[in-house]
Amino acid sequence: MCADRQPRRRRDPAATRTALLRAAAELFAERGFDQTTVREVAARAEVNQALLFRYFGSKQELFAEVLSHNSEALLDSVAAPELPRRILENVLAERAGSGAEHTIVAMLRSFSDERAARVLRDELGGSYVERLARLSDAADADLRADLVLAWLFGIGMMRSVLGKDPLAEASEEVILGHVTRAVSYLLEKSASTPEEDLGED
Amino acid sequence: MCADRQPRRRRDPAATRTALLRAAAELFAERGFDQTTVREVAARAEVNQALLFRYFGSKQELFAEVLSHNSEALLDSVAAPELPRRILENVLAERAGSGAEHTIVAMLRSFSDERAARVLRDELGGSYVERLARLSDAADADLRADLVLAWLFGIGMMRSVLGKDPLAEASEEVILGHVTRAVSYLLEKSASTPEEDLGED
DNA sequence: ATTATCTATAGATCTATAGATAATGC
DNA sequence: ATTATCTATAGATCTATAGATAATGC
Repeated sequence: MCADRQPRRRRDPAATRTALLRAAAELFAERGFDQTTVREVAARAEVNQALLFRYFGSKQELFAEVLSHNSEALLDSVAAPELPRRILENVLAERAGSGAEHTIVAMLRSFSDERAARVLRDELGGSYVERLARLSDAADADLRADLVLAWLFGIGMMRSVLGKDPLAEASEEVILGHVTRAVSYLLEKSASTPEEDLGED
Repeated sequence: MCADRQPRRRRDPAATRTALLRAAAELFAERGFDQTTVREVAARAEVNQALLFRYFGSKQELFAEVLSHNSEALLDSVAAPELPRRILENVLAERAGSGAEHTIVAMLRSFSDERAARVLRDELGGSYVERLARLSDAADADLRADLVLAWLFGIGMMRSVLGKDPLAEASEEVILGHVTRAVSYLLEKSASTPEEDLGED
């Protein structure tokens, strides 16, 4: 039983790094942080498993790199008013081509891991909510932005991660209709919100 | 180094089973399905680890038992119109006393595990959505109920699991205000929804 | 005698590292 | 000579089971 010895890969550090990032984005989206093993990532990238550690240090750092890399791409390509729709589209799309589309699903599937959660908290708390908050004039715009983000992610959980019907089977269009309608309503100033400074805590 | 040999527990099958269920509910809520080890559950229940398998067969079956046991308790104690508020309260409450309150958070933290997901899909798809759907007259009431549930769970994810500010720090009252307002709006029949039978697919 | 409880361990992972091998660049 | 790539494995888990021990019920 002679071991099928791995054919030695052509030396190309940049390509190796990129292949690992891409494979990781896909697998994190498919299985989540803790169900993805470094060996699977290396195998899909067609890269030796030890190289993952050479280039990224640890599985957790690899995850952080995947998220920040792809979030930046997403956020920079979209104007604020388009963001909810765009995030929802990413959430709803089953399998997407590029890395950016995998990122949101990778987040969804990794919420529960403690190590992944720290990365997520920083990433979401920073860029995402900042953009969403611009969409509301209310005094508690940040909170409302969090509620919107929570909804989009909740929908993703139920649909993509859980595969819960009828949500999983519903057309993207119908969902978008319901959500944009309710989100506009939520982001509007409402009488019941303490927007005047009543000096109360 | 003489091993501290475990003092033999008084024989009481019913109490042992209950202790395991309770400890499991707590730990699944604290760490999620896959980050909880059977040894931890047994330790907290002050029960030998092998008994967990004797009583429940596997970790997955234990999880299913915890969910169905506590969901039933929750659903039977609440009328349909109160359900969204009640679920949200469970989601928002940091640490609760009884087992039922842990259940929702246990679900939140276990979404991403494939084995747990099957259990969740059945549980949520069955009893929960059925109740929520009664709250809407719209033709697609089931879908809207899913969207509501998605929102409640999304809020729980962001607040309890992720600890994302400002959502994590916001008062229960304020969140409830926003959510009940937007949920009523979402569940209302809307002009943009295809509720007449236009014979279109 | 029955069966709840406990001990000990098989068997299967998975991350990360140390050190060997070999392709590139000077 | 430098360093990207690969081999082999240490070390740390974790679930589940087989079989020993001892408390209960008849």
